[in-house]
Amino acid sequence: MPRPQHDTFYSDIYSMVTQIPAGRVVTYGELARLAGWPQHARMVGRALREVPPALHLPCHRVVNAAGRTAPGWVEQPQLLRSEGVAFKSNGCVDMRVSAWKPLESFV
DNA sequence: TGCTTGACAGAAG
DNA sequence: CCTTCTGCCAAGC
Repeated sequence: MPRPQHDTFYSDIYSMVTQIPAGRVVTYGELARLAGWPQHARMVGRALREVPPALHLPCHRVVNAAGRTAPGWVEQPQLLRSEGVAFKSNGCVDMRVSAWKPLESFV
């Protein structure tokens, strides 16, 4: 299986996003890894950008590896703050304390 | 068909 | 900390 199947990949990403607890964030690369396609981080970004609003996914809880929020989405930082996500002085999420570690939810 | 783009990641300067 | 570069891949043109 050299290439991801579009629909399956998108579905997996979406379902995982719904499992992100409030006040926590996950990186694009992490989602790609969990989905089984470690090298499709960019595909995750594309998927989240085209999420049907009707799904009401907490996609604001997804940031890049540096904790940087999505460019052009001014509301995202505010949404995260309202959930108690820790931000650093430079405007990036403090991944040390706010990163969601999926394995913890199974323990 | 081939080049450009991007809600990425990681390393380098 | 920020910018630039490379590797990565699918979508748009």
